[in-house]
Amino acid sequence: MTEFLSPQEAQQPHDHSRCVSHALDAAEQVCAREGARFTVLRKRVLELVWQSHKPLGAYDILETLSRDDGRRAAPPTVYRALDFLQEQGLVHRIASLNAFIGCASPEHRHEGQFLICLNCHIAIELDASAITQAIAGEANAHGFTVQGETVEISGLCAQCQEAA
Amino acid sequence: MTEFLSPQEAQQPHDHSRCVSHALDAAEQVCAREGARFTVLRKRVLELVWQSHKPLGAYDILETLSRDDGRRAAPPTVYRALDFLQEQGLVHRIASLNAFIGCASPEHRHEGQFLICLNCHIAIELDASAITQAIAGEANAHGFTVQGETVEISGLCAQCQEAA
DNA sequence: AGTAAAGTGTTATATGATAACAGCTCAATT
DNA sequence: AATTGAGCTGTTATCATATAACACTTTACT
Repeated sequence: MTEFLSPQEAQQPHDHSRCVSHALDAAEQVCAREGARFTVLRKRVLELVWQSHKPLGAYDILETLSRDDGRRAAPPTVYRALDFLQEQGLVHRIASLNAFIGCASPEHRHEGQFLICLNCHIAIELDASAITQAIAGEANAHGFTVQGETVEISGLCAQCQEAA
Repeated sequence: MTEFLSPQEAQQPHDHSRCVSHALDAAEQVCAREGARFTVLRKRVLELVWQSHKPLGAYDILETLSRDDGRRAAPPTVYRALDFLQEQGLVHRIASLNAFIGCASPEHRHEGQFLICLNCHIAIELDASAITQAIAGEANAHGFTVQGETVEISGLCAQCQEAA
């Protein structure tokens, strides 16, 4: 079975069709395990989210569905699919961009942390325990119980720094 | 001169008028230092943002300006004031809530980290070097140059846990 | 086949943010 | 004190993101 690329690899040029097919395969498995219905629409939306390593807006997805698929789609159609995919841990929402990106490791539930390049707009997903631990420590010091974390770091990726 | 309250203190019942007046005083100083104009509108918007320790939406501010102040205000009026206040480091925007909150330490420039209570909606501002360091470490490991960070932790604050 | 639950289509609307231009205010200069 | 120009605010229109409510369809299960 193919593997998801590491953050380093995902930044380099690569055969992205493998990312997509692996993501869809992994999604099939997750949904099967959860007894969730991975419908044609949901699969297509996930495929579109995975069309690159850049976060994609809901209305971008909507436009593609209407234009390329000839599917009549209004916003709720897309948002419902995205809600489902988020519930299954297959996509993450990037709050600072109002956009969505495929999860790089859907087999275990987590909230990603993201490095977002201001130049090329790639979003590199991390799941760094060092960050989670630091947050947990601070939260604990304030008697705060963590339920969810939004960690979105903007800056320049390695590729774009070299180019500049 | 009064001081801003610590996160712990801000969560307790307190004389909030002191928070407001201190925030306005501090803002005067920051603007004076920067040679920026702290106009009536900007001051009033900052005061409204500081009306509690909960993030406030732009349209909430707008409504108050129109209703209580009898000031004719459209969205750009509020957003421009908020933009200015953010530039001066006097308010932070909470991306996950589309809302704004007064900065607890405007004397030095920073992006806050926030603990946001899902129950009472208070937002506790941190500036924890442990978190910043952890993020810097991970970013560095990926050759990523950090320019901005969004760290918003949702959960239950100490008060609300006790209550439950 | 019948039924209930889940999924999708459809219309309308809520919510958050910005573009573009007009008019006003105030501080610095003359 | 009058002038002037940059910066601030008002105003209208519009864009962008997201959800509510209800109808219809598909699916899984009996």
